[in-house]
Amino acid sequence: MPVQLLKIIEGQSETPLPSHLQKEDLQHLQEGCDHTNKYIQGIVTLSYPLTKLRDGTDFFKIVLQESENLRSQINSINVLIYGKMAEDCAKIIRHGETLIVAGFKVIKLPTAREEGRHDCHLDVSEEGGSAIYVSVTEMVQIILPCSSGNMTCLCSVSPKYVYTPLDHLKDGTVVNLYGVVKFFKPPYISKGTDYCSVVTLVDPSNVKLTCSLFSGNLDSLPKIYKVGDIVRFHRIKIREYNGQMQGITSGGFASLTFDGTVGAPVVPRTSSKVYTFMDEEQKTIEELRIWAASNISISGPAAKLSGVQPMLFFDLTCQLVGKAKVDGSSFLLKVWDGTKCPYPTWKVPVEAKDLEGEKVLLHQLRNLVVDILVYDNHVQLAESLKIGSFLRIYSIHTKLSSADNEDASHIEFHLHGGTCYGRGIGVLPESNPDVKELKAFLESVELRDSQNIESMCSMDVDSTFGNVTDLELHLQRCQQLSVTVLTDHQDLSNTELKTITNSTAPQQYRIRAKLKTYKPQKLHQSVKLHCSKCNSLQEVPDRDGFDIILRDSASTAPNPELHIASWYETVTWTTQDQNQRQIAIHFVKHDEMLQHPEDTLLMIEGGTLKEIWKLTKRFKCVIPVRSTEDDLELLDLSAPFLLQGNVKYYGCKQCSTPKSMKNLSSIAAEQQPSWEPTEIAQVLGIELLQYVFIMNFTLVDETGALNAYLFDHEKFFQIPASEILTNDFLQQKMQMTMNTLCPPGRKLGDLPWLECFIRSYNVRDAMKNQVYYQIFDTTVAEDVV
DNA sequence: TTAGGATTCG
Repeated sequence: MPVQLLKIIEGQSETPLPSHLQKEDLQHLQEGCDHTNKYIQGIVTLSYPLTKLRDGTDFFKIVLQESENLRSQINSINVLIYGKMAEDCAKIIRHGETLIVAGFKVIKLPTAREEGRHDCHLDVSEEGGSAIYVSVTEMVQIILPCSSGNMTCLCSVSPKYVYTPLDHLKDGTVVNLYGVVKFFKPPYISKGTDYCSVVTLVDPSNVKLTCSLFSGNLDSLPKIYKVGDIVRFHRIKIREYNGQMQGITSGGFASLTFDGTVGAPVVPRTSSKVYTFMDEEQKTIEELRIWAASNISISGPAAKLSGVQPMLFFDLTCQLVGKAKVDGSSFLLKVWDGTKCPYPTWKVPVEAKDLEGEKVLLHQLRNLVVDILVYDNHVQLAESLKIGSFLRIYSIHTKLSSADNEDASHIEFHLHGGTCYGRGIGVLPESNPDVKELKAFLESVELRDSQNIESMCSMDVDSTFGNVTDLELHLQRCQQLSVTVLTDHQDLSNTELKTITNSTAPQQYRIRAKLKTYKPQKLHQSVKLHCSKCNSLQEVPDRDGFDIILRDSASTAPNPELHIASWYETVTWTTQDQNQRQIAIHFVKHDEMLQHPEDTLLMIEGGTLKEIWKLTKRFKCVIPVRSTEDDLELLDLSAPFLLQGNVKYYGCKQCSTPKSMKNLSSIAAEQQPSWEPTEIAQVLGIELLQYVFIMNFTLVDETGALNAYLFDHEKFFQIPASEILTNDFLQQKMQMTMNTLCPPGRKLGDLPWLECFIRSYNVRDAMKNQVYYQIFDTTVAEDVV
């Protein structure tokens, strides 16, 4: 048999090779020499998929690396296998395995040589009298489904790793597993002799496993950069601790780490040059990514220095520009991320001689660099960091220093001792996508001349930290000038309110008045949905209604016939709970390809409120659907027909005529699908409802009073009505605006002036004619918002 | 051996 499996125990083959064969070094291999009795031994570092040549011959290409002369200039060679042997080898050869090739032909082709690779290749085929011996080590054999020592049996079974789901772990076993990182502590120096990293994994069985990983070599611990990363552990030992399973490194532990983002390239991060990784494993990663997308909470985009708030913990991705010894238990890191912290930041006093880093750069960037003081166990790691490297510092504490001295208060950055909440420092490689983005940004900042930075910084400080006198002036200004401004018709002169109420409608006026009161006082109640076609107004449905509709639609199982379509790709799974709920997600393709999550529109069947909400965090658009016999369709229009970011989009029940979901494919076929809600609504036959603020302002001047309506999408408050319900910050901002327009507890004389444009109009019913007033072409003044 | 997730002295 030309392809044989050899059982190798402790480096020795159980079955000896034919005695006439002698080992040859790659270095001594030459075209034209006689290699009849020679063999080449090496590790498979690369293999290509089995293909067929034009004449129908099977063809399989691998790269073999000499395990011994690794340091020599030439340590690997291409091996081209033809015919039946190609087919056999493709079945059983895996990365990392040791291979012996005998009876080969040495061929030299005038192609560009790769570094370290021999400029000849080996031609191998049964017809050419070649033989290949694949070694199966004892370790691999243990986990073979068929662990018999019988060679013939082994020959028919490809060595394969078995992965244990997290709900099937047993005390005292050594297993291989996959998991999504739910929590991690970046490697730190333990109290023993090794580095330690603690990692908590979850998988679709919804069971958690916390692993304590130790290694004297930092590189052999998994390279996890964020929650949501996916890991593959080989040979991790399972033990029971406090009634729960825990993982711990054992001999031969190895790991691969993958970006957990759906659609990102499946490239393992590993220190190991040799690892097995095949199509099947790629599929596992992709499935886990999709599962994680709706089951793992990923913290939002990492904080920037420009977005820090006092009294919180955050992770910072940054570049190290300086470092200095402070004392025995603390160490200073000077870092920047290209943005400016909105608060004055503290500068830790250090001796100039202790400061490491480029002085000129530190001076140029002095307004953008912040000092981070790291303590205790982090000191040793911090000392070893290289200036210029990219870091992610986890769980930095921002502390507002008490302003009990004369200095203005400032913000301090501490990395406290200990590793709670994953507190620590990680070095990111330049290949990391976040680092690439940061680098590009830092370069753009450096390009601006330093004068620009100077003026930008001083301006920021002045506007953020005005003194008390400024504040008083600001208040006075509010009382004299208008807190609202007209966006048009400035040439008109003011009309007194009494004149307006005594005139006939319809007319338009410019007024100067004070806001005595407004309704509703609970501002969130001012948000309604408006149909521009039938002019109807309705309340924004609450989440309970949506939940009921989702539960109702989840009782219909997804129709498998709809899972194969040219314009989307479907993924399905069943929940592990007692309900055994079936979920199907249809990812709409563009140019027959899946897009990046942030550009992707997906349709989901069987999802819960929470799952849908999580998907909206990752994907551009989410449309809840259900299966019919021959198509997908929208749910009841009391539910949002589209979710994008924080916004739920609704359709008018009266004016919409839902069309087939297939119409979405016309948008998907556009050159760059923008997935605008208006466009989606249009192709789906939905009359899109607009979010509006509806308020009633009671306006007064010296002559009288009138009630005017405000009907505003975004222009008046400069806040989109669509986002106010889901954004606390915007709600606060709107409340503050109203407090400026109509300060609570103030006498009429002390209220600020509003300049508004209003129109009067008639509303007639059977009984009488009534005049209404509406505010328009008016906005809140820039210094009020 | 080390850690065994679950913030803050500085």
